[in-house]
Amino acid sequence: MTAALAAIAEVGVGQVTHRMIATRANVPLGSTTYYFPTLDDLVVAALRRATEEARAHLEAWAEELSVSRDLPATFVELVTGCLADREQALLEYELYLAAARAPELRPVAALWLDGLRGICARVAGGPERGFALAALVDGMLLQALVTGGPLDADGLRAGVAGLVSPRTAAGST
Amino acid sequence: MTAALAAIAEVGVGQVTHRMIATRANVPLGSTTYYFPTLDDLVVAALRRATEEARAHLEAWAEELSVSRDLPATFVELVTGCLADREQALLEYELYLAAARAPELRPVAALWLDGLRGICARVAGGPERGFALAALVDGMLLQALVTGGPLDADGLRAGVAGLVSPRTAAGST
DNA sequence: CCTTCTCCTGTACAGTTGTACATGTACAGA
DNA sequence: TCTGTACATGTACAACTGTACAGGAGAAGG
Repeated sequence: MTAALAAIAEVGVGQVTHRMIATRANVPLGSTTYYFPTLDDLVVAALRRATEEARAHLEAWAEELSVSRDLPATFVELVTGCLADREQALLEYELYLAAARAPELRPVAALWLDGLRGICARVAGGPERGFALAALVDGMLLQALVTGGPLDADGLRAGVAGLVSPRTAAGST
Repeated sequence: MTAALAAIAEVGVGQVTHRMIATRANVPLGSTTYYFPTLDDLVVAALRRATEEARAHLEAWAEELSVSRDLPATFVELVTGCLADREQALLEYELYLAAARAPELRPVAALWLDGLRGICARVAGGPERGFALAALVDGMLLQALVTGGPLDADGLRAGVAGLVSPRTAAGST
């Protein structure tokens, strides 16, 4: 199943095959269909697990942000760390796009989205600014992946500074 | 080629097939390989055209924003309009994700990204806030697509208000 | 030792895929 | 009218796909 995630991250959720996963996991082809009746089951299960892990990862974010005295800098640090494992990050957006088309994937995508929004709402002024902050983070991550370049740290810093309630924002431009 | 775009929007860039496109376009299968040596060529050409259209669409945004007296409201209006054609919007993010994996698609993805960033930089305080604004818009669009729900208008409004330079922002919370 | 049962896996199959190519078809020049 | 040429398309094929399933391996119970 870990192999399935690696395969999805590499070739995309729509291109992954039974054989690809089996080879990568060093298990016979039959096993993949024995434990998961159909390929979709396998993919959905893999994505669910990845998201649960990411969600757990998000708890760490919450903690770090709650003790931070310079929110923009901390955000930059956290998002950069998230981008360190490009494949893992890609996986998240692979899931996003799949969820946009397959409603049965929406609950698992919502796991990440709601988590991110919750955390952001806590550090931003209110729910509106919090949701905006979450969208900012998602957009920054996505754009970094698309360009293949590094995170636009300056942009993220400025964005967070503008969205976080003034009293908690330290490094405002 | 228009048919190719429709097909990609419906099933995703990784699931589209020669036959699907041919059927949809009411042309024989051979035609698709006659005009485009390989399937990738067809997909890339289709995505390029879609992006060029979107880029042209973006010019309209620039104009509307330049005369707007309430930037947050105008942004909400524009993004909502963009979401009106869900399939078209999905296409953009389909391209995004494909570009994240295939470097040869990055220039065409950059066409949209740079356009959006340019416009945002013009209405926001500076390039940093402008880039943040672009990420915010991208994130909001993506999240609306993922959840299948409508745009989070309040969040977007609050976000734009926080990122746009105060003198040009009217409807601040 | 034999039976039975569960867990596993190699193999087979029907369906679909991208692509090549031989075959048609219309039209311009002579 | 004939011929050459560029364009278009139906068909064929090898490669690959998801999935079913017959049978092997090995332990548990007698």
